Order: sequence, then structure tokens, then C-alpha cells
Amino acid sequence: MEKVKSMEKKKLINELTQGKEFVNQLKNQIIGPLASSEECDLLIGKILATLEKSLSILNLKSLLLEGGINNTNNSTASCSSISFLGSNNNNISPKSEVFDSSRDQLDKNMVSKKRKKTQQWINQTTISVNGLEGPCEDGFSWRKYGQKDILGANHPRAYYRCTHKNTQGCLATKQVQKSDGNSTIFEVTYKGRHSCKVTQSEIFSLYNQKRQKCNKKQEMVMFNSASPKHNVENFNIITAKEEEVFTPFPFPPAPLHIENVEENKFFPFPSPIASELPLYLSLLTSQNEMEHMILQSSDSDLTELISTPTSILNSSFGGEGVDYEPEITFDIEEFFI
DNA sequence: GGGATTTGACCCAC
DNA sequence: GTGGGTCAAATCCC
Repeated sequence: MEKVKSMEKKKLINELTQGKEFVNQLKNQIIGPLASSEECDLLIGKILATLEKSLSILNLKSLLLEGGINNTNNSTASCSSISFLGSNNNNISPKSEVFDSSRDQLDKNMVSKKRKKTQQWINQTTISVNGLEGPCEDGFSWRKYGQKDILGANHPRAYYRCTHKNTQGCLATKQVQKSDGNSTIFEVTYKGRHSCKVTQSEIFSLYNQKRQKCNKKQEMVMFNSASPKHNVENFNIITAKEEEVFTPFPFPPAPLHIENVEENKFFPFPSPIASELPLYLSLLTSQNEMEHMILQSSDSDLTELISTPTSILNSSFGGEGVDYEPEITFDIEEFFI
């Protein structure tokens, strides 16, 4: 058993190390003047493969440790956290085939009599942008389709869906609501996964547009960290995404979030929200730290690392309270297709 | 004029 | 019946 654990750990470290290397290469490709789309595609494929393997290992591990089903640590959606919420409070990895197939296996074994709801993946994030009117763009194109006063909430909740819903049938949606406690904090919940195709050039174009737009509105604090006017307290969102995310990147997340579990390209970070490529890369390079922690950690520590990776991401953002769940997955494809 | 936002009405799960 | 989510017509904005 110990041997298996050790092998697992080594495999994980190896995969993460490879992923990090690929990201660095990709970063150089993107930043470099001679970036070729073919090379970028190749690297992206490699990155996805390594991350997928890593996630598979993590998901299997967490599945074994938590019993697979109802592996909740009740960490849903605390303020300044990014998490996926499964239906019935099952915090299940949205897109992990490994996890889901394993869960299915367990379902078969346990013959759950509970009726399953349609899986819905929520990437909940919190953004705090002092002095700003709202959260920054997350790299996806959203259209507001509704707003509701929520019982017990001081601020209304705004509903957004992907602009490509009609043209491409993209079902990604997000909800944005100001925090009751702190009106400078926006709680963004991503649902569904982006199925729309956004080309790489579109992403960068969008990225630049958003950047300019946000600079105009003094919204892009993340790019103006030197400005004393702006302070991002809990910029969990890597406005990528989202988005989704998720997300998921809402990441995860983006972009991230998700009813379709059929795809197997994941990204272990929150929010599809994720939309700022540099931040993604920054996050990815934090694997170095993760790797370091894993190396130093005992097996139980690894579990803790998975369930409370706050410190890892914190270092990347220089902020506080960035949590993500082990189940969080992110379809990086959404950002690079 | 076309796309985005607003907002009241409607739907549906609980 | 209630509250959250979505629809769609009206309106706004570029």
C-alpha cells in the first residue's frame, strides 16, 4: 500500500513538473515574437495531458480517501473561495471522467436510491475590487438576461449567459451578486460549461479589449497593481475564463462548470472565470510550490493540500483566502480553442 | 440599426 | 404559496 502511495506521489509530481515545463514553453511561445500556432497547439495538448493525468491521480486519491460520494468538506462557497457545487450538495468534480466513472462504479455498488438531479457545476468565486463598480471581465462574452432581488440579500443578483448561446448553443451562465457584508466584493457563480468555440486570436483580442476597457474604467486593477487606487483583495477570478469556467481560466473554472462530463480535458483550477491569461500562467507556475509542498508532505498532508490549497494560490495572487476544491476542474480548452 | 440592458411576467422546484 | 431562475418585450446605447 505504501508503495502504491509513493508511486502515486511520484507520478503526480512528475506530471505536474512536466506540465509546468510545458507551460513555461508555451509562455515563451506566446510572449516570443515567433510564436507559431502549431507549436502552441502542441504544447497545449501536452499541458492538458499532464494536467489530466495529475487530476486523475488526485481525483482517485480523493475518491479513495473520501469515499467518493458526498466527499464534501463543507467548504462550499465560503467567502473568497472558489468551489464547485454539485447538486444535492455533492461537491463532485465536474468534468473528471476518472472521478465520475469511479463514482458510477460506486453508485453501482451502493445502488443509491436517491434520484439524481442533473449535474450542475458551479464555480463560486469572490472578487473584491475596491472602488470599482463591478467585477472585471472574465474573458468570456456574457449577456445579462435578468436581475432579481434575493430574499435576505441586500443586493440584487444579476444573471448572465454566454453571448454565444443562440449561435453556438453555449449553455454557460453566471450569476453576479454583491456581498452583503462588503459591497466591494462580488460573488460570481458560474454554471454550465462553455461549449462555444473561441479562437485563440479571439481570446487575445478579447483580452486586449477587456484590458483597455477595464483600464478606461479603472477596473483592471489586476493590471494596475501599482496604482494605490486599486486593491484586489480576493481576486480569485482569473477572469478568463468564464467561466466558466468556469471558468471555470472558472478556470474553472471557468470557464469551468458543468453539465457535460463527457469531456476529459480538465484544469485543476477554479473558475472559468478565469480569463486573464497571464494570471493563468502565473497560477500554473505556482505548481512549483505545489510540487515542493507535495514533496515535503506526508500522505495526510497531501490530502490537506488538496482540500485546502489556499496557501498555494495565495502566493500567486499575493492575496488571502483563495481556496479551491480538489474537485475543481477547469477546461483549459475553453481558453485556447 | 443592431446589440446589450432593463424589468415585469412567467415557470418551476421546493 | 414562495422564491429563484428565465423569458421576452421595451428601452437604451453605440
